[in-house]
Amino acid sequence: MRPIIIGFGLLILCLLLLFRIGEVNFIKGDVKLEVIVAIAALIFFLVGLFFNYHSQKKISQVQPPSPAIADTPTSVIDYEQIKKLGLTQREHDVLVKMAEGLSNQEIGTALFLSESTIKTHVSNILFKLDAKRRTQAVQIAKQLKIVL
Amino acid sequence: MRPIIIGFGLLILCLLLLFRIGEVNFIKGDVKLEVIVAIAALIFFLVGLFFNYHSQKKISQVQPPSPAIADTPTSVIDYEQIKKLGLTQREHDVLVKMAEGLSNQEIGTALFLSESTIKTHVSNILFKLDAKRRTQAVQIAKQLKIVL
DNA sequence: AGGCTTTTCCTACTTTAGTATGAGAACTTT
DNA sequence: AAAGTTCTCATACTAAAGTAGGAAAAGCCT
Repeated sequence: MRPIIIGFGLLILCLLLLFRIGEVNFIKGDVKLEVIVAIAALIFFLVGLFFNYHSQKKISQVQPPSPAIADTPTSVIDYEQIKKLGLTQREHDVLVKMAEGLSNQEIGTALFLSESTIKTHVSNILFKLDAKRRTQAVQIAKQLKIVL
Repeated sequence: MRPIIIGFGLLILCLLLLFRIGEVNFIKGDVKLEVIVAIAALIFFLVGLFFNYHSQKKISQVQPPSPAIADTPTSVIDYEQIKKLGLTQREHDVLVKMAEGLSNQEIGTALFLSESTIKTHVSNILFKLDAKRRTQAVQIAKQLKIVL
């Protein structure tokens, strides 16, 4: 939580600074309004991306323990199985993308991670699922109801 | 990738529009700079959220295999589909093995063929299914009921 | 018999995947 | 605050996968 708080703190500071600069330059009139607006836009666009990225991460972590009503309908992820295999949240995320047929590079892009990181996760997944290839891992994962 | 291009196009339009408004108000001098910057920031923050949200949805949308309802006996190979795609018998054989998570070498052994031959078949399968990787081909094949 | 498709196989590459190892940052738990 | 996990990323390889292009044998069709 600390980094996020710090991040938002800096953000607010940034915002205040922008306003300050904006005001000063507004008086002096030597910097185009467009530039200020553009900078603000860019910063907040990135902030939007960042914010959403982190909030989604949090959401995907809370999901597992929620389904208490379901009477095991045809297709539901077996979280017990995941726990039993020792798969972590991130590994499961990667596994889902793998099952969609994405390459390591594409998974990295989708999850905002480097290909190296994906390779590490994939390697761990293969080990934990006792698979030799990603295709086999997907096959096993589907049979174990780890992915849909 | 088209949606992304369109998205950025709209984004740029939005930006230009903002500048236009900014300039007009700058001349009239009846709106505070802070307000403009704040609006720009807010808009692009939302755009950031929206953009990220959609890029993530797109990727995970390929999933729903929609468990066919009653009329089709839950799981049967759609031979019409196979014919439609121009897949030959041998290619389908290989596709099935691919879906089981076998390597090219293993498929070759299973079908009494050389690895070279399997590679040729796999390459043709990928082309006919419009897939880039075998994992993707398997995903597509399962959705199209070409393999179980 | 000649044309067409399928199947098989090869060489020579290019590109992804996967392994091994190490390491730092972040989060959780104690 | 210290310890254990998880997550991230990197380098350096090794091993599969996939591409391109060619080629020959076998079966089908009319």
